[in-house]
Amino acid sequence: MPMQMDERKKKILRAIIQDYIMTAEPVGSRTIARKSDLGVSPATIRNEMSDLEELGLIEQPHTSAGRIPSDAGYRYYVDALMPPSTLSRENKARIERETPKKILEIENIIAQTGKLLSQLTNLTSIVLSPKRGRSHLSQIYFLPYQPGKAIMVVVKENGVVENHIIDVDEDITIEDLRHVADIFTCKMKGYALDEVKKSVLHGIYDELTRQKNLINTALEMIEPILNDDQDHDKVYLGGTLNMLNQPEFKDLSKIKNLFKIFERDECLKKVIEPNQDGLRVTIGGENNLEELQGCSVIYATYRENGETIGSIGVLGPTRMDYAKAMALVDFMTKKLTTILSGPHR
Amino acid sequence: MPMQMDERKKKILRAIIQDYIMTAEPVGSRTIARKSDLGVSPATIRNEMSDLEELGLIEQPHTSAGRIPSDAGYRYYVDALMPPSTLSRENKARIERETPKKILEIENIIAQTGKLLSQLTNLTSIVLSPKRGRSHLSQIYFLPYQPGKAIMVVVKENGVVENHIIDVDEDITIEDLRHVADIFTCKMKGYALDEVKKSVLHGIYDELTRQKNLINTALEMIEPILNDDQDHDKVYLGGTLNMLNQPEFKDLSKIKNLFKIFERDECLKKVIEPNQDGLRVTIGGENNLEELQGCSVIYATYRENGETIGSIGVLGPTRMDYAKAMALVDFMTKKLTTILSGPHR
DNA sequence: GTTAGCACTCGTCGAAAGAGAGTGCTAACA
DNA sequence: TGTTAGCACTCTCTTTCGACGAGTGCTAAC
Repeated sequence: MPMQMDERKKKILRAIIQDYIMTAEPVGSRTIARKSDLGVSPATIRNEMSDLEELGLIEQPHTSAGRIPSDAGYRYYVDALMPPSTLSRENKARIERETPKKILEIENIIAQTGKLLSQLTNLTSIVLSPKRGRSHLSQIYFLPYQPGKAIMVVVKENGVVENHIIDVDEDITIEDLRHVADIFTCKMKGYALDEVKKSVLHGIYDELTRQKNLINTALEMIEPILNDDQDHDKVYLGGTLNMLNQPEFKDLSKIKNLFKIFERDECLKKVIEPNQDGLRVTIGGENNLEELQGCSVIYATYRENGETIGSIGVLGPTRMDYAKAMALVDFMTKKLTTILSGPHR
Repeated sequence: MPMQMDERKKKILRAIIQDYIMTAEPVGSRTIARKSDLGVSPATIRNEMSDLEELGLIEQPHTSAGRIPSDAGYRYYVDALMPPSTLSRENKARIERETPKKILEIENIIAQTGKLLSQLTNLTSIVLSPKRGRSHLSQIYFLPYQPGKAIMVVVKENGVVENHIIDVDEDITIEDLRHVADIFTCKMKGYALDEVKKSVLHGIYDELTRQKNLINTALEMIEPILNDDQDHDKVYLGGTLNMLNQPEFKDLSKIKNLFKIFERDECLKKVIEPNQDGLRVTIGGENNLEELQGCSVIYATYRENGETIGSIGVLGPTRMDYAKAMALVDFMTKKLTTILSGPHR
């Protein structure tokens, strides 16, 4: 018959994990017998531990060491055993205090949030900046720049202002530019950049047929705002140094591997990919990156006006304080959503 | 009588340093006797080495090890012994190939240059971005944004375009804004931001006395471009991971110290402070940062239209290939100066 | 001034030994 | 049947010790 997780096993597993999270040392039966409030002897604990090991929830680094949680053990802990954690008063206060209130550049808000998160968790924070393509257009202006070039100023509904320098015909007049800008604004207002596809462009095309000589130029003009992947889905890292203090990374080669990942934006993106809403936890081998064995990631998506536009999370050793980290990521996500959807944006 | 550096001593010191740069191992008299073309025995070399040690140019990690260069030794090497190095053909070609030709955001050029430099040297690159205050104004525009707010677009003579969102009176008209912009442009054109001080502001003030109600607002408006220290003297780092491969940093605590410095922009700034033109080399203890003992910095300033606006350099262990690094930094600096002062900027 | 020879120093490597922590098993107990 | 005490066993970690090797400094001879 299959072994079952009774109440005592749960208690023991919880005790093992919590102790290991604190100490990073394999934990033995003595320790559990002493610290837990079950009134049983180490021998009994040993029997239970043997069962837990058979269930794949804990493992032994070597024969004569204590037990450490396996990935499956952490998973069980997170799903079923973990005490619900609320943010400490200080943390909450600190977040309130350090959250940017002013209308700042969106990039700044993102970067600052990541930094704060890494400081509060003592882990590495990863933030995926808002998908540029999902932001909605509000207004387009052109300004003269140099002969044959103009500045295109794009204002989005979330308040972001972007410049692009574009090529134009030398003989184009300011009036022409204004006219084109008006048509663009009129046709594209309210659309997300991603949505400005054929239908919209077609409308612009129609509108412009009167000034035939403008057409070619005009369509070239909006190109940069449509596929400017320059700051597309930027990834921000915070507190990478925190990992150096984790005992699991006392080995130099591990550090190297980890930091190599930190330099590969595309890997990081995959790790906190915002393809599903809500708070998500990836434990150890659950993420497929070889180099991130031994690491867990906690992340969630944030929204702006109801639409998911990015994600934010922390990365740390599998032996991390899941309860605290989850509470923090959750709170920060909500905070970010509030700020981004705030009154002035 | 004071000891003198004769030709043979120089040859030996050069050999020691070059060998140590390659191997990172203390170098003994045997090695030098074998590799150098002086036809003398190890014993003779030993005598000379003893002298060099007395001169403070080399030292022994412990009694029975070979010698390693001291900071003073490196200094002597750089000043007097080092063979002049020219860039390898591949490096030159690579720089030409990967140097941004297009008119890019200035930030991008800077960042890319740093990255390239770190890759070519296998060291960490540090780039101090252009002093914002030194760039000259070309044109100012205002665009409507939200009630009570406007976008100020600032075009500089180096081609940089900046946005600022500013507060304005609710009842100000587009015409008013245009008028103010014209006055700003007219009065400030050609001045560096730093220079826009009282005299210029006074002129603007005079010009605006006709529309008294605009004065207060107007002066508030230009404030953000005058002291916006947001991206003031940004520091870019490249190839920080290269340091992990240097044998002198196989010790975790050293890595920690070094990386802590990397996170302190103000320290890095001090290290490559552009207070003197030309190629500069700081060896080991010559920089006063405790944490950078054992590191050398090679840096130079770059200019835009004749004016020094920033600096770029590499940081590595004192045991670095000075000749190569110096040639590269020198070349990159000149390249950067050329790009920034190029035709379209 | 240069060189060979030699004793000496010091760090590194590997084996051996001891300590400590923890387990698994067995047998007794409630 | 579940729990416990006792005990042998295993494995790691640390320390110790000796051998080894690289390199020096000194001395005496060339």
